[in-house]
Amino acid sequence: MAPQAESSEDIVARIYEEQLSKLAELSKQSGNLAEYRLYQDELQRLLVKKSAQSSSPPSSNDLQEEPQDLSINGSCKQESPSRGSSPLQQMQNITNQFLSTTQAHLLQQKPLKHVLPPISQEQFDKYTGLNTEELVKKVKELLSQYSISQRLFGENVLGLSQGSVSDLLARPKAWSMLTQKGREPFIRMKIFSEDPEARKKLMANQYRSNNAVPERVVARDSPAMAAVPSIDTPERCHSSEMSVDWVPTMVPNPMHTGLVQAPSLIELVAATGQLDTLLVTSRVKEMLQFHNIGQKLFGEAVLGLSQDMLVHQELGSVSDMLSKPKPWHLLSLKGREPFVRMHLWLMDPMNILRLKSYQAEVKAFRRRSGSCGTVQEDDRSSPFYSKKARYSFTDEQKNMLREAFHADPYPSTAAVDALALKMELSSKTVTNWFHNHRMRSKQQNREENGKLLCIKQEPDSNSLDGARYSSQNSYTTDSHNSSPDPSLPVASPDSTNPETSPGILDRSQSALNCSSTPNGNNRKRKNANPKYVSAGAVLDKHNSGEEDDGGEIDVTGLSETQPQSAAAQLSTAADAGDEVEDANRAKIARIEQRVTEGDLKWDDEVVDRQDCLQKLESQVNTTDTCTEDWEF
DNA sequence: GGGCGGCTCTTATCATAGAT
DNA sequence: ATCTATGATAAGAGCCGCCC
Repeated sequence: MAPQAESSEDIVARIYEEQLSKLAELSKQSGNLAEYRLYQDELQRLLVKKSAQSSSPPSSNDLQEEPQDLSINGSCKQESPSRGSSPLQQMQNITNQFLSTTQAHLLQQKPLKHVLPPISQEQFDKYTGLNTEELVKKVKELLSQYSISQRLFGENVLGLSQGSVSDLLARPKAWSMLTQKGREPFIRMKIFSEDPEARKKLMANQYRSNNAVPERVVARDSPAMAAVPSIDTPERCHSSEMSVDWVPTMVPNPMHTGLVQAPSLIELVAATGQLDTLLVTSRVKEMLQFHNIGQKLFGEAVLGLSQDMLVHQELGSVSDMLSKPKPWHLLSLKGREPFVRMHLWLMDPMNILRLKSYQAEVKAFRRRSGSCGTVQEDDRSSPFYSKKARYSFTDEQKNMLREAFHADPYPSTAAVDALALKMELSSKTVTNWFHNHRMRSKQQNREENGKLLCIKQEPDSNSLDGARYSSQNSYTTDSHNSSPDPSLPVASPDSTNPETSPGILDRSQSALNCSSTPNGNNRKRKNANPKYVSAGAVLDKHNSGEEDDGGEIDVTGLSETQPQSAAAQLSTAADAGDEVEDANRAKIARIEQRVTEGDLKWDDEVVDRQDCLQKLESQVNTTDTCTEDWEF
């Protein structure tokens, strides 16, 4: 760092000065004279300092002057953004002031996710008609073989979270059922599986990737790391509201980029030859004991273990690490990190001072939090606000929900409210459950039906000829799926809505009709997303009165959507197998259209009925639900 | 008939509690 | 530590009713 220090410092100083000028100008414009004067004073001070320095060059220790300012309550006070601190520190103060306002919150709230280069059209063209199941199988094997975690794989290869990876690997959708966006991960998997270099890179990248973890650990809820010597993240230590203005290491911060070229800790760890972990931990323990500082505090402040982590995992983790340190050679790169931190901390002459300062600030913060009532957890404006906490349904609640779903997968608002009231849950939670359950039941059903088509007749008297297709079995729930799904909204003949356009009865309609909606709210199910690009995948059944399920047919999809954009994609995507499948689908669609239109002149149909039926049946899953209702 | 807002749907994904 | 299951959310879309 030393060779860069001077130039970096100069850059920082210059930018600091520029920012000060800007701030001064802004203050002036906004009429805030007090603030304006403050900035002017600071500019003046800099000028004096600069002229003084020009006669006597700065010492190399300038960056460390008043090291206590690196603590949270040092120069971090907003009201005195810079006095007595180095240009670097001052710059950081300014930075944090910026970050503490508007867009800074956004930056902090949502650390940029891994952004992978988009898949080129060429790649899209190259990888068509992938067998997702086989691909997933292969990927699983590779991950297992190379001990690559789903998280790592997701973040580095797919650009997705671990949960998404898990979902993809556990329940791969058929290629034909995926949108272009949905296909991307599979294409990436394919590329990955075909590239041995990628696996090596991924493994090599493992530790670097792991380094991203502290973002979760550090940024969220604790001022952890405050007392760590500013090796890798000097910017972290500036805050007037410690839980608000923290700038996590991994958050790309344009204000810092390129200014401080300090090595990342992980690089430092990698470069560290050998540490006697026992010696390091013994010295740390001695010092902590001598100065009466808790190991927990040390863990939070120096090792970057947040309170949350400590509580959530095991309180004794720091203690374990200090009392039973693993030998250096047995530690992974990441495992070595805490020891490097300890080592750096030991080398820091101001270590205890910083820690004490941190301790005091923590105490003060907790007092403030306590007096303010709840902490910012619930505050949506807080940068630490995240999604609503996940709720866990009890078994009883699940049963109730399943029953309700069974009776009506599309409950009305009133029904949801009633259910929510009954179960002492929020309507939103119940709605979410229904939503997720519908989607996942459907997905599960697709899997169960394989990738084959399954058309069945809806027992719906609203159909002119009783020959509507439905995907009722797509609502089979985990507990009942061996017969025509009783959980489905089966509309009784007299329950159909006469106001509905003739021939249109979707499941929500029937569901609503079945439900005891007091106000007779007859909302229809909205059309599904027409983004589906494949034949047999378009879900818009509204006009044809059919429903989707595992690979259902869509008349409109074939007759309208496909010839357009989807067809364009398909034309490039179709391989020989797809062509056969498409041909069959087209046939099926024609049959279906005939049926839908009430045209029973089968003999005139260019498609041979028997032939079609046989083909259809051969393709359709042989489950009861599918076969029982085959009537024309 | 077109524009708009509200509603609810969809897919895709994130994020986390609990399990392993 | 990692995986799995699943609750929560984002974004985009279609349909309806209303208004002009």
